[in-house]
Amino acid sequence: MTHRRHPRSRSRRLVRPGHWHVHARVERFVEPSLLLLLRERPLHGYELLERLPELGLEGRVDIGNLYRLLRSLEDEGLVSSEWNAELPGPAKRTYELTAQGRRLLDRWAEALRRAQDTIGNFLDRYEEGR
Amino acid sequence: MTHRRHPRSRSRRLVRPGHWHVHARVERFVEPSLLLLLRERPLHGYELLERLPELGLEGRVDIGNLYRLLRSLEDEGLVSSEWNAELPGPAKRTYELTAQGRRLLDRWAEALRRAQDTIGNFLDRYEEGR
DNA sequence: ACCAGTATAGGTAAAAAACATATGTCAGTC
DNA sequence: GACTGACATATGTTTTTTACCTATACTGGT
Repeated sequence: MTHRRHPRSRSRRLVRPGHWHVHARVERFVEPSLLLLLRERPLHGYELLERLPELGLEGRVDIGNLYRLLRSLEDEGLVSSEWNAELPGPAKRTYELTAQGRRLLDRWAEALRRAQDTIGNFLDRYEEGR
Repeated sequence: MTHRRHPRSRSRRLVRPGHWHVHARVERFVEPSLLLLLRERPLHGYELLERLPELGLEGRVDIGNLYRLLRSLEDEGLVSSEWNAELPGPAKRTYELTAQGRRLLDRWAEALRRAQDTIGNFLDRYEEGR
């Protein structure tokens, strides 16, 4: 087993005695974020990386994982891509949302609404007992 | 690398073609939930397990991880525990929140408020483009 | 020629969550 | 009195998700 005395957690870090940095993050939030950005217009990976902070993913999107995720979304038929030769600079692979991807985004939106309710419920209960 | 064609994801599952089950969950949400329940009154592990669904953790809290988490919280001084001999039935270890644990809960509440904003922002942008 | 920014990609480690199993108490019942 | 199921705590292992690190190549400016 791994019952570590002081786990180096991603979501929690002890800054100084009694003072914590806590991050409450939604699991796999990059995925719906990519789908949302791609619904607005086709983009390539690097552009997506630059735009993700707009959605709250500040400085914490791993570029390697981003490209992997894009390719796995394509394998699942949620996005489609092609090399874009027209644009200047290094070769860019431009992704666009498929109809399936759009439906998945709708699911994510529903799920995120439920998550909001869950958090709201937690916070209400938290405020009650202050 | 692991670029799996059809990832067996926790947060996403294809039910039938084009139909997905999506779960948007907050990372490590069990932790603040335990702290909140323990702020209300001391409880033992099994009781906590029974009460977690009230906070939206339905049928998805692993009992093994729950006990591990409780012990690691104790190692960090966030909760304290002792065996409760009075109560009938199998031996129970009763946990209560420490002052440190209370402060961590406050941090979690702040973080969850920020998460709510992030989700709210996402959903606004989602609704705009419908 | 060199460097910084753009662009894509793979390898590996660590953290988080899920899945599986073990051990013992106790109350009711067949 | 053996058996069953709910209560209670705990460990071991695997899978999934995220973080960290490295490699490659094109392009524009100095």
